[in-house]
Amino acid sequence: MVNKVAPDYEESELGVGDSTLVRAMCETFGRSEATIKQSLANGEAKDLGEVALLSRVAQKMLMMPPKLTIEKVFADMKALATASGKDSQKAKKERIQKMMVASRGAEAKYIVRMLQAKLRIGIQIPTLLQALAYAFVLTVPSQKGSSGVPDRRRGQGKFSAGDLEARMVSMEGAVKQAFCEQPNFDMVIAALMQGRDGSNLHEACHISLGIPVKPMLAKPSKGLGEVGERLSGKRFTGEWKYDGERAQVHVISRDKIFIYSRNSENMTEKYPDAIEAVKESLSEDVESCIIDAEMVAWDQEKKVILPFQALSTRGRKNIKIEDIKVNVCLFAFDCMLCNGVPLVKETLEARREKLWKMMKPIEGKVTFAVYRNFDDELKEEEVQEFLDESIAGSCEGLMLKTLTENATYEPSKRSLNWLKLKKDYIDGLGDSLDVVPIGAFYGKGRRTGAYGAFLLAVWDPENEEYQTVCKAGTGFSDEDLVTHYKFFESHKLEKPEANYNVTDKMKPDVWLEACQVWEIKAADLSISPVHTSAMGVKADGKGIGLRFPRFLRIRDDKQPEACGMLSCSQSASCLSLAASN
DNA sequence: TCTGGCTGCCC
DNA sequence: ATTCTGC
DNA sequence: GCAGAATGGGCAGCCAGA
Repeated sequence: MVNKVAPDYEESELGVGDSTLVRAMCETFGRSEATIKQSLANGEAKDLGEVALLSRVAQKMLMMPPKLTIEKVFADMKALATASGKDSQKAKKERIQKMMVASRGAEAKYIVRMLQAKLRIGIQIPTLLQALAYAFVLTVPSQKGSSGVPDRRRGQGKFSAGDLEARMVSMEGAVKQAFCEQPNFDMVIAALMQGRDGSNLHEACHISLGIPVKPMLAKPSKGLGEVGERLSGKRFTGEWKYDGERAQVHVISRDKIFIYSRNSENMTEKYPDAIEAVKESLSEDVESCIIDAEMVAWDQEKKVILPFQALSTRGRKNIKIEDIKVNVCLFAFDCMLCNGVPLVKETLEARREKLWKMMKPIEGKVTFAVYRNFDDELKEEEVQEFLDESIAGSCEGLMLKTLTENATYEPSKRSLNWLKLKKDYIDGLGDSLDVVPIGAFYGKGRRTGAYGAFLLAVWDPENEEYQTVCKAGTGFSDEDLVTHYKFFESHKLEKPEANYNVTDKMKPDVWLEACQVWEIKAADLSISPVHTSAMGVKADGKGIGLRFPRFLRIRDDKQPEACGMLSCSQSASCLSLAASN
């Protein structure tokens, strides 16, 4: 139900995406890619899973292959994950085809969705953990020397309603905490099978070296007003929010260091240089620890932070220190374990004190996130000033965290006690710009029957053409999507206008007349291999794209040809772009 | 051997 | 990543 | 407020086909 064959920290990807699935379906069911697109476009099917089911039902079979079993399907998934090398794509496709042909009832739909890792059944990990918790409250597994209890709502050992409720709440919290600290279903379920409950599950499943903890996440905050609501009356700290990659460093021993990503992927191979730096930076009395940090691209000569896009060009596999072109600096901001002792229940103030003692900064390699503490009387100007400083320092904004009250390390989204404050979250701030929708993509799932995303462009008066800047698929309410769909019913084009400068790679399902202006917001600019605006200005043969674009509103007061990049507002990167235009 | 498409994973 | 929606 | 499900830009790595 969680679409995984192994925990996140163990390598296993299927290497199967929509294209592979569509091709497999075409051959299996004798359909063309065009008719599949058609079923999705006309709302006959809400996703590829439904396409598969419709096709399967229409298929005439002479001989039915044996029924699928959970074991067989699981084995097939594992085989897909393992396949590699010459002709592996063909082998994968054939394996998928076999599964689809053997499917009965609604199975084809769910097999395809499993392969997409998008089950869309309203259940994901948190719900599954809740169900596990409830199941183990209601049913007590039998142990050596004691028989189990099949159902604690009746018979001997029956719980009263109130007792049952309390146990379920307690168990749910314990199971979720256990999974966050040790995100491995096999291990959590094994502990539950031993009869552990809300009171002692934690003794079996807790933060440990070599198993990545679900990192603590932050809630986006809409400006200083909300910060005040959440934090005034509490002592809190602000830290610069570096624009890099989350890094959870596990020092198992001084010679055995692993680094995990925000999503618990093992990134050790990617950062041999950072591992050396950590080793060098550790205090003598530290044997083992888990550190939370941000890995940031760093220019060693100029001693400045480089943008995220520079970091992302680093190789990922089998990296040798000599070959590294993009250097990194690790900015540590928290620690969850030290010398075998978990620290997650301590306050941030205490954890940070320990962190500062655990390692010494090495210029340009390892250091601590810049911070400023605020006392309980919130002074908005001070936070504002610190926010401005962070942006001047090439950061995205601030992380705001209580120091003592409610200041334990809470893995995952369980409690979003941390706040993140970015300029572009604040209404009226950040880069909002006006663009013209020139293409649209059919929506999937809940967006079937409308467009799910749009291709957006700006007008370049010099070349007299529309140049793309991004797609947008978020920021729309359901109502917006219906409005847009209806509006463009009478503004569709057979083919793109001659003055649409769009890369071949960008193929909308429907081309639109450049007849409406939208205000959108973005966090940043990036050098784009697919978008055509400001081509060559920042890099040869490359345009400029927008990072994290979202729809704000229709602008009825503006003409499409008034949408140039120059309308883009304050930020430094925008200004440099405007100047070079 | 080169190129482009696909996939997974960062944000 | 951001955003919206149902509960 | 949580959980789920829509959707974004862009990179390296892998594989197939030219």
